[in-house]
Amino acid sequence: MEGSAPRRTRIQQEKRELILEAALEVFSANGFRGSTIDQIAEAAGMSKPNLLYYFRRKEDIHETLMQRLLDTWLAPLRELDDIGDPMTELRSYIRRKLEMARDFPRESRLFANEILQGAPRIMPMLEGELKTLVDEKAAVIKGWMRAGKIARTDPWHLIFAIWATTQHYADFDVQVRAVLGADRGGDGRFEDAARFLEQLFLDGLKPKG
Amino acid sequence: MEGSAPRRTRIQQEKRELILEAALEVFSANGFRGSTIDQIAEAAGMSKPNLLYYFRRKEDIHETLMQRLLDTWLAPLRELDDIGDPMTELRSYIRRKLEMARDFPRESRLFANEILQGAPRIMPMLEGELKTLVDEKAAVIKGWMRAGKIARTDPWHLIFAIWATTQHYADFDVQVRAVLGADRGGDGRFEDAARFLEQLFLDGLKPKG
DNA sequence: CTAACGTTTGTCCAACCGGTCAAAATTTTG
DNA sequence: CAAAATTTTGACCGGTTGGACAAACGTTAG
Repeated sequence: MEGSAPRRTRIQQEKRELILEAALEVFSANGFRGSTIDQIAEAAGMSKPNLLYYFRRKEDIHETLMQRLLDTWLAPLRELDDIGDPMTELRSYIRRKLEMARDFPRESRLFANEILQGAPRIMPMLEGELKTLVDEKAAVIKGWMRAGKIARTDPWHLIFAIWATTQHYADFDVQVRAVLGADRGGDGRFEDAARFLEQLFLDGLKPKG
Repeated sequence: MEGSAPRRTRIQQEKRELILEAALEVFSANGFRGSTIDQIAEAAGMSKPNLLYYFRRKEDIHETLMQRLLDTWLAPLRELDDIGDPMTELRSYIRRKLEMARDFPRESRLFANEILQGAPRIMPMLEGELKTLVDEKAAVIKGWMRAGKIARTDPWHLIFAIWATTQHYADFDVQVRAVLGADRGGDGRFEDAARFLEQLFLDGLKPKG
């Protein structure tokens, strides 16, 4: 665990934010090893040694970024609640995840990059915190199934499918836009996606008489 | 376009294959910039200058790999056929894609890496060959919908959803295994996934009376 | 055998990269 | 203001990387 939180001046707080913002841009576009400190420093409008004054190692930036990411990234799933109508809960979960793909594509790509490379830096978190959370929510979904509120299926793979389909619009954005073309690949694509996903998941999950 | 295909000796053919196999392993695990020629050479069991005798630049290896990949990668979609029962066609498309995620995860990750970085080397192909193919198949699916064989929905986003959900099991494999845990994360996970995806897509697409 | 051709390797290089350091510039504090 | 603390920078360093190259080695055809 960490010691007491380091005391920070106003400038330190501001500059650290600036660096993290720049690093998110660079890391999400080039991956960890594909990014250089110089790139991040330039994107943050400062010199390399200056940047290294705020973060002593390249890895520290990545680590800080990743820690922050995970909290916000799993927030939608955390909100999936036992109380409330199952269909409504699932619909808003899907919608929230898709909104995150639309509004925070860099965060999504940063995460995808990390997982693609074998999740070397967040493996413990995947097997710990994440697994616990998913198991917990899978139990909630199982409860809904037992109660006949939604069709029976595998809750874990259902969650994977929601992750995959929504994050696809952030991670594979260039491909999506290329395939849809100029006319359909514009801003409306997220609304089309929302409509499609809602139909796919909710019709597919509707209880059978 | 390329000039006439270069004449190659038996050794050249064998060694080039060896290098491409090694490069697939390394590139898919570390990305292009994260991989070094030395790593690839070592994985191929030869010295770096020797490797550079067969491929003059690191990029040439990646390019060759990518060209080959795309052909096999799109084969399942190409097979999606107008003749034959729509539900059966879609079911076997989904199954084939999932089998590719299981049997060729490295290829999937190589592709994902490329797209994540903005597809700098295959953009023309996405906007050309790929878009044409998808538009063509989307038309086929639209035909099925008009004929009342499957429920009406957006064919392009349907294809995206199939890509996303199946490739997820290759690209996010570590996460899937971490979340499923030791017991359910074994070899059986692909069968569970197949069963789930079939239910998700085919029930969701079943025509409504 | 030997000349020609194909293959392999050791050595080298320039560019790049992560990170250090001391000194200079700036801001904060008394 | 002046001292102290913080912030910024230029110069530098050791290690790595992509790639060049010539010399050595192996193979094959005449």
